This record gives sequence, C-alpha cells and structure tokens, in this order.
Amino acid sequence: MKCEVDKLTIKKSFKKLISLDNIEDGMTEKQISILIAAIELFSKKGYEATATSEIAKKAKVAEGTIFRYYKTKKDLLFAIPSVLSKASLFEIFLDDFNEILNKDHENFEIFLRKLVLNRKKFVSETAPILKVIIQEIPFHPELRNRILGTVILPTINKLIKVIDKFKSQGEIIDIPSTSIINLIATSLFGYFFLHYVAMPELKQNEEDLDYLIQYIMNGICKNSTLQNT
Amino acid sequence: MKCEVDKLTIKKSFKKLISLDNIEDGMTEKQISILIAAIELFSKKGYEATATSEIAKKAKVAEGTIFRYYKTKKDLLFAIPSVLSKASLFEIFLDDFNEILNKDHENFEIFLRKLVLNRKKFVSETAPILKVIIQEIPFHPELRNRILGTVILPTINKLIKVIDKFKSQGEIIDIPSTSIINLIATSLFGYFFLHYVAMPELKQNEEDLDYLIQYIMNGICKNSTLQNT
Amino acid sequence: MKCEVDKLTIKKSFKKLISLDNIEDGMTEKQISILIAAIELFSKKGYEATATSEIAKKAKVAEGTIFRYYKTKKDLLFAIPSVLSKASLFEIFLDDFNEILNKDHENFEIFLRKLVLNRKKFVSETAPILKVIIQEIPFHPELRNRILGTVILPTINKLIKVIDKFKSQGEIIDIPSTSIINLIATSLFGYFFLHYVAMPELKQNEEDLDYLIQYIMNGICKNSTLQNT
Amino acid sequence: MKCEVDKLTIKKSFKKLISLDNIEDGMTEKQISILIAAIELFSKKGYEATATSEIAKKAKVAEGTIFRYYKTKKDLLFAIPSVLSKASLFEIFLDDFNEILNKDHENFEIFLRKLVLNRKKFVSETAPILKVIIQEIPFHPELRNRILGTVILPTINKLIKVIDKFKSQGEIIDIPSTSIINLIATSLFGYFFLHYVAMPELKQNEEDLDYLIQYIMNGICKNSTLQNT
DNA sequence: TATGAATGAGGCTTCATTCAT
DNA sequence: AATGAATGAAGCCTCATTCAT
Repeated sequence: MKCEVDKLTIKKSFKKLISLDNIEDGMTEKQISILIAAIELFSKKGYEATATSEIAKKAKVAEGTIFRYYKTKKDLLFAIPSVLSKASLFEIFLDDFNEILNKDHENFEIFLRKLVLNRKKFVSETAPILKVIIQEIPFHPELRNRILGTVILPTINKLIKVIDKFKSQGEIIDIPSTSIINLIATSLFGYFFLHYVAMPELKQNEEDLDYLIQYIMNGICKNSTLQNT
Repeated sequence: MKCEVDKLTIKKSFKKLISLDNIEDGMTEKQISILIAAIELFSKKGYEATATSEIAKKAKVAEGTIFRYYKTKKDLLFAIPSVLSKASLFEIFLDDFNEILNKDHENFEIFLRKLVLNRKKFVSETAPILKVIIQEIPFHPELRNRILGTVILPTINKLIKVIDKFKSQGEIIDIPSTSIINLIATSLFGYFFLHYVAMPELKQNEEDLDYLIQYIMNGICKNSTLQNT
Repeated sequence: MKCEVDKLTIKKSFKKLISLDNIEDGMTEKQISILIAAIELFSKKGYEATATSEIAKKAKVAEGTIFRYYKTKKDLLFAIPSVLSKASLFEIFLDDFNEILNKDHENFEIFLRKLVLNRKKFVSETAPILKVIIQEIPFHPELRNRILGTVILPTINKLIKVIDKFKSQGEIIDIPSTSIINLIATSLFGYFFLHYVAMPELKQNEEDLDYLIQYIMNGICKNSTLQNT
Repeated sequence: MKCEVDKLTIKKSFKKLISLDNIEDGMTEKQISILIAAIELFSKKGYEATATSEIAKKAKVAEGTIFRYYKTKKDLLFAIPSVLSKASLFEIFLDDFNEILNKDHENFEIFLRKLVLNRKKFVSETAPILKVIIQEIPFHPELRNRILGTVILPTINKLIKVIDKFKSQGEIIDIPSTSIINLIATSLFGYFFLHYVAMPELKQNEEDLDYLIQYIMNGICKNSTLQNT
C-alpha cells in the first residue's frame, strides 16, 4: 500500500455520507459544507491557525454565514466530534461489536483482525476528524469531557463485554479487562497517530499492520497461534 | 504513583539542568528563561494561542527582548526541540543504550524495564517539551524533518543495534527490527500520549506500567517468561 | 408617589391608543408592533446599540418585514416622533390649551397646575418616546428640524397666546413671551430629563412637583400668591 | 453674543489645560490626544456611532495604540468624566463655593450671578465632555454611579452649605435645601441642555441668561429685588 | 544590550439590508 | 405580504514585530 497523496482530504464518498447523515439531522447543505471545510482546514493548519475567512472561502459561503450556524468559531470546532457519532458513521463501527458478541464461534483473533483491518478504511476516512479532535482535546476540557462521554466510554463498555467473553473462553490472559483495553487501545492509537497525524509522510507497508495484529495477539492471548510464525 | 498535580510544569531541578546546558552553549540567562517560558506556555495553551507578550511577562523580560534572541515566534518554537538534544539531557537517555549494548549478559527484559521504568522520570520531566513537539510537528514539516534527523533516526539506529543483539541471542521473534521498534515505540508513545497529552487527568496506576512491559515482552519475545503469569 | 418599576416600558393601554391611531392612518398591526418594539428598545439601549433583529424578535415579525415598512433603520427612528403628533395623543395635549384659552376666568396658576400635574400621566406614558427623541435629536439634524416644525413651534405658538393672555391680565411679569416660555420649558424639561432619562432610579417625592410649580410661579408671576407660603 | 460656529469643538486653550493636568497625572501626549479625539467624536456622533478607527485617525495614532491605553472602547468612554474632576478644571469650579462661604457680606444674588455667568465659560468649554456624559449616562449604570459619586454628590454637598448659609441670612424661602438645589439645577441644566446638546443652532441672546437669573432669584428668594422690574 | 511604546495587518463577530421563495 | 437565509462591509480588538531611546 503506497503513501496516499493527502491523508487529510476528506474523500467525496465520505462527504456524501456526512451530508446524508446530517441532512437527516436538519442541517442545510451550506451548514454541512462549512463543517467539512472546517474539518479539512483545522486538520491541515490547526484550529487556531485557521481563519474563519478561509473556512468561508473554502465552503463557498459568506463569512457571516458561518456565524448563522455556529455562534462562535469554538462552537464550530465543538460540532466536529458529533460527525463521528452520527448513525451511518459511528454506528457501523459499534455494530461489529454486537455482531461478534452474538456469534459464539468467533475467536479473538478474528475479532481483532476485523477491528484492525476492516476499520482501516474507517480510520483513513475519518482521519481528518480524528486529527482535529486529537489535536484540540488537550486544550479544551469541555471537548475532552464530551468525547469521553459520547465516544470513549460507550466504546469501552462495548469492548469490555467482548473482552470478557473471550476471557471466559480462555483465550485472553487474566489481567483486568480495562488494562487489556488500555494496552490494545494504546497500540492502535500509537500506530494511528504516528501514521496519520504526526508523520503522515511515513510509508506504511502492508505487513506492518499484520505485525501489529500479531504483536497484540501475542501480548494478550494465552496461546497465540501466531507466536511461532 | 499518584497523579501529579501539574504534569506540564517544568520542575526547578530540570530548569537548572537546561540552564547549565545552554549557558555552556553560549546562551544568556534571559534567553534561557524565554525558552523555558515558551515551553511552559506553548504546552499549556498551544503555540498559536500563546502571545509573545505572555512569554515575555512569564520570562520577566521586555517584549522586544524575545526578538533579539529569536527572530520570529516560529524560531522560538523551533528552538525547543534542541533542548532535548542537549548533552546532559538526551545523552543521558542514550547512554543507557550504550551501557546495555555493552553488557552482554543483560537480557531483553532487563533492557525493556530500564527503558520503560527508568525513563519514566525523564519522560515526566520532559513532558512539556515533548507535548509541544508532538502538538506542533503535524503543522511544521521543517520541525518534523529536524526532529526526524536529530532525535528519531539516531535513536532508531541505536535501537536497531540493541534489537539485533537480542535477536541474535534468540530472545526476540524474527520480524524486521524496524517493525519491532515500530511496535514498541507505538505502544510506549500511545501510553505516554494518553497520560501526558490527551487525558492528563487520567489516573495512572502502578500496575499499568507493569502490564505494559509484560505486554510488549509477550508481543515480541520468543519465550516470554511472563507469558504464563 | 413611588418610583415606578420601569419607566421605559410602554403601558398596554397606551399601546392600544397608538394602535387605534395608526390603524386609522392605514398602518397594519405588524407595522405598529414594529414601531412599538423599536420605541421600547431604542429607549432602553439606544438607537445605535439596538439591532434590527432584536426589534424583529420583540415585534414578532421576520427581520425582512421591518424593511418592507421602513426602508432603513433610520426611517424607523424617524417614524417615532410622528406617534406624538397623532390625533388622540397629542391633540389631547393641545386641547387643554385651547380649553384654557377659552376660559377667561382661569388664572395662570390653574393653567400651570394643569400643565404640570395633569400632564404627568402623559409624560410618564410617553416617556420612552420622548427619551428616544431627546437622545437622538442631537445627532440627526433632520429629526431636529422635523420635531421643531411639527411639535415644538406649534406648541410654542399656542403657548404664546396663553402667556400673552395672562400677561394682559397682569398676572405675568413683563419680559418677552418667548423668554417666559423658555424659562418654563427649561424648568419642566430639566425636571423631566432628570427623572425619566438621566437618573431614572432617583426617587420622586410628591412635594417636589409642588415646589416646582411654586418655583415657576414665583419666577414669572407678578404677585405670586404662593410666595408667602 | 452670537451663536458659536461649533459648540462641540474643544478649544485649543482648553486642550492645553487638559494636557497639563493629565501629563501631571502620568499620561502621555498620545494618550491625551486619544482622549480628546474621543471626546470630540463621541460628542458629535455619539459613542456607538463612533468607530475606534476614526478616533485613531483624529488622534493621529495607530488604532492599536488606543487599546494600549484603554483596554476597551468602553474604558475610553469611562475615562472621559475623570477629565472633569481634574484639579485645574473642576477644582476652580468648586473653589468659588468656598470663597463665597467665607465672604460673609456676599448675598445670594451675587453668588448666583457668579454661578451662572462666570461659569458660562466653563460650561461652554466643557460642553463636549458634558454632552458625552449626559448622552451616555442613561445607558451605563456604572457611569451613572461614578458621576454621582465623584461629581454630583460632592457638588450637592458644597451647595447645601451655601444654600443653608443664605437661608440662615433670611434670603431664601424655607423649603428643603435639596429641593432648592433641585430647582436651580433643573433650570440651569435645562438651559444648558437645550442650547448645547439638543438644539445647538438655537440662538442665545444675552438677555436670556439675565432672565434666567431673575427667574431663579424670583423662584427661591424671599424678597427678590428683581421682582418688580 | 534591553526596553516597551507604537504599529497596522488581520482575526472574529455583528448587523443592516437584500432577495428568492 | 411575509419570511428568514444569505451577504459582506465594517467594527472592535489582538498580537507579532519594529525601533527610538
């Protein structure tokens, strides 16, 4: 897999998805184009370094129009994470958990593979949104709390169930589930951050993701089938 | 280990260290106090959101004085990573690698423990600097390249040797050393970022670091002694 | 007499009066509610500090509707004084003059008492309108001229006749009638401005108005019956 | 006395006086020129209708300079009344009270003449300042309270002593001193407001002021010598 | 060398007004 | 007739940077 030209551009297909979602929510086309322009610019230049006039130009609206929909520039920033929790975007992500929980025959490896590989598309499409959030979270406690409540905690709760299930199947080592989640999350996040945020030019080679899966498996599974590879 | 009150304040002892380092380098006391003030403010509020006048006030110099030493605000930002590569700071960090490299009897676990645990102090003291760098790297390709050349690549090169050694001792699984480094770095970085940058309020409990070490060991060692625990 | 809670709110009864007047004039209900909203807001916050959107909200019409009736915000301001010259409001005011003019037996004191006391209600009900006018007159020569022509000069002309009559009855000292009017007007205006515009919190006590009447009487009457009190 | 071309321009001599006063206070020349420009523009166009850029242009400074001295535009407005309470301006005004209090042989008429006539120059020179204050007092309770405390109450207290003295000399009718002050103030204020604020084009003729003095005298003195004129 | 007053470009935001519906 | 979304000019204010002292 080659290095994409620009990891921080939102793909057209994805824009459509956002549009569909949000128009259902009662947002106008203009409002959505403002939001998308903001995401792209914030993720490229940073929130503070982006002028509202630039956003307006990119969204092809008058500067004043921005403030009809978002009282302040900060409100515009805070509207971004909500894109993630919209049905067709985030729910897809969470749905897999339920699927896995219900399929008794699945083992942890299959789950992890799905989590890591299938979600690659999700991550690479959401990259700009995630980048903005990650960049700004340290400076906005309100944002931090909102993300924690609407995205992180629900995800952790779902994950705990999954982990507990595989633990009870004897696949996973016996340390607290939250610690296991921490370890997995930490690895995945580190990988993501490195390649999409900090060093986007870095080449990703196909095997790296496989290694990552192996690594995680080894790290937390009792008898990893991969270890001998 | 409790959650420190303020992870982003530079400790006095550390300031002295920076001072000593840089005075040797020919920097005046004023110049150093400007640099330290910048680090603290940038890490707390972000680079763009920090006014040079604030830096001046915190450093107890006149606004104009900043620009005597640093032509532009950006130059001041770019001067920050160099603190890390100063002899008494970073060299100490690298020295242990050499030490370990030279001690043939050491095994990988001991190395990793040192890397993770002994460096905790280093990381927690350098936190503000690291935070600034991590925050700003995505927006400044020059910074990215400089960090890559002066900090990351040298470290990777050192590490490769260490890894290779342990690989030749049969302790580590047989995948490319760079991939191994990637995995370790990714885990460590994820842990660090979570606790020092993104969610500083999160409580860290002692065991988590132990779990992390186990996890990494399991992930990349052939017969991890920890695996059965 | 206590300090009214809010001297700048237009009473309901008064609003109805305005409505009746203006509907006769061919104004729609919407147009009138816009005018009333404008009066209340202008008098509370000042003309420049009031947004047309606020007026729209208060009048419960769309922003655009304002501009259907009043080409510009300034036109809306300039429409306010006309409320005062509407039949049922101002004519009532002027009628008393005629009444007094025609009753030969009345003396000046009775006239003045009526002018001051009976009009208190008028003044307190018109307060917001008067306040807007007084506030904006200094900055709009057109407004000044219009008020001068439609309100002040007609009133002065009426008053001159009254004054001349009492002068011919030997009740008033012999200085030019316009000067007398000036003096009276100045006193009344000063009193009104102080209590309704500049310092609305100031308590008014019943006697003050009596003193004012005495004072004016003393000031311009030949043998004031009050002087010895 | 003819109608001055522009009642709202601050005379050069007066500017010098303000300068001297304020430089003693530690204000820079620029700061003073900003204040004077603000007074002139606010009094001509109103506070809200004056742009800070206009003030800057008139004061011949950069717009940013205004905000070095006055944190906000409102602060600049609130700095204006203090000009009035500066030593060489306002104290002169108050000094006469003391003078009169100490000269036993003075009668009330002489006092009033001084108050009205001698102060004409003061009033006409302070006109722009007074106008700004009067215009803005209704919209800024803080301003109202400040003026009340620093200008009005002290003046009233001084006046009460003067009035009491003349009352004890049997010259003034026996109603509460505060009511007397109210009446005088109301008349003077009305006169001033009419000619300097509301209707500056109105011609003032010499006699009018004489009539005003007579009028006030008649209004509150026991045996006004003027009454029979 | 160090200061801090001064600058002016540019940022965010408001608001009177227009216009398609 | 009425709406309210859209506009963009203009306002207040901040801030990196310069420069005379």
